[in-house]
Amino acid sequence: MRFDIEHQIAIFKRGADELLIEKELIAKLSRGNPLRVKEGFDPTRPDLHLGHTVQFNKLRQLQELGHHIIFLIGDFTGMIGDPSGRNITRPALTPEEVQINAKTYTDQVFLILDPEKTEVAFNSKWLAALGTEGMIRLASQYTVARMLERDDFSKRFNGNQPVAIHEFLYPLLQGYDSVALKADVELGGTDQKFNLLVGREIQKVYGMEAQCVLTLPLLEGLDGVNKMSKSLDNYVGITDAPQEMFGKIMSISDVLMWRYYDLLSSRSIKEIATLKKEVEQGRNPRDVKVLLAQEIVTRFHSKDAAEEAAQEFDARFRHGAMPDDMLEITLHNNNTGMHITQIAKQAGLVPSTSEAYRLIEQRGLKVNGDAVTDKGLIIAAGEVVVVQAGKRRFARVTIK
RNA sequence: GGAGGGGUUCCCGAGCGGUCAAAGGGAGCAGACUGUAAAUCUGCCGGCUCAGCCUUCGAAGGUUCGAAUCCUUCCCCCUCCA
Repeated sequence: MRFDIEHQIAIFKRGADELLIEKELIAKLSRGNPLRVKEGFDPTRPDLHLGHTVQFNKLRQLQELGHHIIFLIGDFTGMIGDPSGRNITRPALTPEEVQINAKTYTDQVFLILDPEKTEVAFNSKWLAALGTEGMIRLASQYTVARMLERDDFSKRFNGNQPVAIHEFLYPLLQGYDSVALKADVELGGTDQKFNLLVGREIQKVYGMEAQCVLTLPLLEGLDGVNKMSKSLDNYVGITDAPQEMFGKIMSISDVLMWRYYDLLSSRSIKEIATLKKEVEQGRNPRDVKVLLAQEIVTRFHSKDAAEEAAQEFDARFRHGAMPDDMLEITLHNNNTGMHITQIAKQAGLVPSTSEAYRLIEQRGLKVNGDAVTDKGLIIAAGEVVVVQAGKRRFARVTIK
């Protein structure tokens, strides 16, 4: 191995929630062989955001240490559905959907992981072969009492909420994956802790050394409070346009920025510490945030796109310029001219004309850069105007 | 099966015959301040042909000059007892 153990442990623990059990990990590392690091993903959600990439990022870091990364697609378990949370009725996926989602996953994940050094596995390979007999054997190795240690289960059970039998099977199967893959380490979100620990027990039952467990926190969204999720609209999608991605990252708070650095950046711990120090000594945090935004945009798009996004951002927000490309739209009104509130609504800048009136009252609606003060303003037919609602929404409108 | 509590504008949550487009908080939006930050302050926060009008308080009817508020029926949630 190229790296000393202390250094490796530091990398493992960077930004992580828990490492169980550190002593065991040291023992595994000290043997000098690359470790088999496994993480499973349900192929249920093809639209990924930055929150998901926290996991990938950690895998990448471990990959760089020379460990063997196994990216496990839970195609078999995906068809059952993980009971996590109250999502009991997660819809079952068809094999075709699983294939499509898995492809999306690997496409995205290989923007971060080295495809040459990553093993992609599907758990249907061994789980389908397990059969009823194997399943029952596996189930006989674990007790209901131990299952009920899971907070989610015990809460529901005590609260007289249903717990379906198959929900007990999920952790067992996930544990069996670790047996099949001979995992030394398994990664997961903090919400996966129970399942990961079951994996340790199952491995012991099958006469193997228990895997170490590394849990990573769920990334906070742009608001800095709730976890990043699409439904809360506080996310950065990894397919977001460069400009949008850049802007979103710039909008996070300074405090949150360091969190993102820890969990998302591929910069070394040392580099980040240096940046932190520089900010403490007076460097503008804004500039450090730009570096982060550029790194992320580069990762999912390209260096050029990141440069461009940064410049555009500067021009637009620091110097108040209009964006280069904005929505172009032509509105027809029989050559009679058009009311500004109608224009704003039909151009999609505001959801209702009432909102447009409000914006006018608040000096938030601009035509060609000047705030509209006249509620009755009419734009004559034939004119081309740039209409702006608030700071971010623009449209170049032609009236006909 | 029995007893009780409740469904209000994006969310939580007041209102309990007129002064209610409906308190307060959260979220969101705009403006100021800035580093498009964050925090803070101010304003807005149903729709429209916008100084006026129209549609909302689980649903449908009814009482009343007037109902989110009272009555009837229905639908849906929750708690306790069996």
